[in-house]
Amino acid sequence: MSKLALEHFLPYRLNRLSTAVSLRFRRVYGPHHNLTIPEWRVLATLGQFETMSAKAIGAHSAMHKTKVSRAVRALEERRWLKRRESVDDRREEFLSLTAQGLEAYADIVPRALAFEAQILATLGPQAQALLGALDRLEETFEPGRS
Amino acid sequence: MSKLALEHFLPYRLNRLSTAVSLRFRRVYGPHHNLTIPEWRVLATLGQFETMSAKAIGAHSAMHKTKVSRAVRALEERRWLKRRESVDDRREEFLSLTAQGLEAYADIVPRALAFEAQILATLGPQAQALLGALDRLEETFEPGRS
DNA sequence: AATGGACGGTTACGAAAGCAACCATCAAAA
DNA sequence: TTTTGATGGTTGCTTTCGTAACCGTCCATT
Repeated sequence: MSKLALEHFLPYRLNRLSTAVSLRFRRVYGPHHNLTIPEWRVLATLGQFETMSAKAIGAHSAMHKTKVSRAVRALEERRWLKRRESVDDRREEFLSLTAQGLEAYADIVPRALAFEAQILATLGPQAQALLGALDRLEETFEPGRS
Repeated sequence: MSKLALEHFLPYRLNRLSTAVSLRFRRVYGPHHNLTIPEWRVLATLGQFETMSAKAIGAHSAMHKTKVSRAVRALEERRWLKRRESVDDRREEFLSLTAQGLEAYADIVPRALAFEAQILATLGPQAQALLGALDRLEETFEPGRS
């Protein structure tokens, strides 16, 4: 009867690594302790694209629309995000960061990049291999992403 | 001002890949649709080691003790797992799979291995690179694992 | 023997997540 | 213009999860 060593099983290892990295990444938020991952993703997306609808944010950051909706509201209550209603389609709203939001973004991003760089640095020459494998796997498991 | 492309950000990519793989892995459970990941991990651990305490299962499968406790009860209600109380320390219980549990394990494992093999196959020569990088990262982020 | 701290395991409670139902709006067809 | 179906977004319900509190047991000190 064939056995399976859980600790070497790829899905398990990926899950563990992902949660460990996410956990460690929390520290990067720095003074903004109580930021959740969905909130970070919305922040990052709006920092990247300036203005977007909630739907577009969800598409870009791979989040369910309810997750986006709640994260948006949380950021809005934090005064990091403002809504502007669309004139030609009054169902959607255009979301963008406030000055405070941009400030937080500008504060977090360099630390996030440094965090990522540190990970890649510990990998050394293996880093490119990992990124290449990630490309390949994403294209296998998450088709329909640009 | 430095920007960050979320779609290329390593923690984000790892998280996405991990959930995509886990999701796909669900299909592998086959007829046992309604098995959760914690339940699968307990099953896999007991299949691997025959008999273990809940605490040991948690240590091996990286799960919080409450998660283990609930998964154990679920498997017990499914008649896949039985408890035997320890004589020399009556706080702990020794857990092991029933005949039904072993049957399910024997049913799932080959499919799980095939699933993993398929992933590694699509990576081709990159597979070893990924596994190597995983080793390295685990050792960085999850110290204190054998 | 008695007591106090540590430990294995369960449970109550609050936070987060997804599904489904819903609301308002749009677009197209009748 | 009315109707019908689809769409952007929010909310209610349920499940899942972690923290903390708890229970019973062990063990070390006294």
